[in-house]
Amino acid sequence: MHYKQEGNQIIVTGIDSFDIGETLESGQCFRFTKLEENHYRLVAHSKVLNVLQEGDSFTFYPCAPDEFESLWAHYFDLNSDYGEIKRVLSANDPVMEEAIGYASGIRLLNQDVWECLVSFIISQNNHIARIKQIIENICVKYGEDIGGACAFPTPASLARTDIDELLLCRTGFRAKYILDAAAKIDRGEIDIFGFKNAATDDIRESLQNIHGVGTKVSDCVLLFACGRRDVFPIDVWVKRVMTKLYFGGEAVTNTKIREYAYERFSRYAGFAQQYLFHYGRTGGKQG
DNA sequence: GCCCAGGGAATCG
DNA sequence: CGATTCCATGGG
Repeated sequence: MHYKQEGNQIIVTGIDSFDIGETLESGQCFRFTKLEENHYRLVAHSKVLNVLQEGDSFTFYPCAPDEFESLWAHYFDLNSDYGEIKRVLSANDPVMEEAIGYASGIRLLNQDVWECLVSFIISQNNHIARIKQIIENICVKYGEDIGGACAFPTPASLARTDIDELLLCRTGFRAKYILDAAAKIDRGEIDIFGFKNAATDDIRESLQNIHGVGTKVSDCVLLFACGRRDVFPIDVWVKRVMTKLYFGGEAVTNTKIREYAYERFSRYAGFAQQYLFHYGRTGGKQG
């Protein structure tokens, strides 16, 4: 990877296995808009960023070199070797080879823990289009104005509100879950900043002390915001595609799927999950 | 109008 | 551990 500065832009070349559309639209994050083909605007870590992809050239703007180095390169996981990851996962596995071939430019993001947690609390029993809308409602109502967009609100700002106000954002039955998460983090009962150096099982146990956070939501936070790429979240789509493509269509429990995935995909299970999720949900293979 | 969605809690076996 | 039911909401 190589990059240069041009005014308020950073031009990046020499990244393989990166597609901005596939990465943002693979269901791992929700605060982005498609401006045109291969051209997106996103909000993350209290900053607005535009990304334009032209061939193997990526323009990040507005963006300074230090910000690219310290924030966005890590956010988009640009320093990981996806060629190696895809080689290992594809070896002797035609199913995974097909899923990877469907969207070989997916990168697993490194998101903010708190935003990721609230986003996937909202995701439960919900559609992606509505998840995006509800999150946007919350940002507009409670988030700081960062110029052209609103930042994701802090735990303190959501801990301060009451359930009737939050329900106006159309969160439905998830409102009480969001408030419990905000309260426990704001009071320091759950130390999300300590997650960086904590054991995966300790993070999982800590998160599941929140009312409304179970296996799936905690696994998504571990994978998308704590960099635990060996974690394999199982939702309805992953269950569907795994059942069909790896279990011959016979009924199988999440416990069995998880055991199988950890055995087969090992330390790259999280990457495998994302390729399979996106392939299953949008690749027309969900029968 | 009906179905279902990147689930989880409560309850029962 | 596994199966069932309920939860708010609205896009398709």
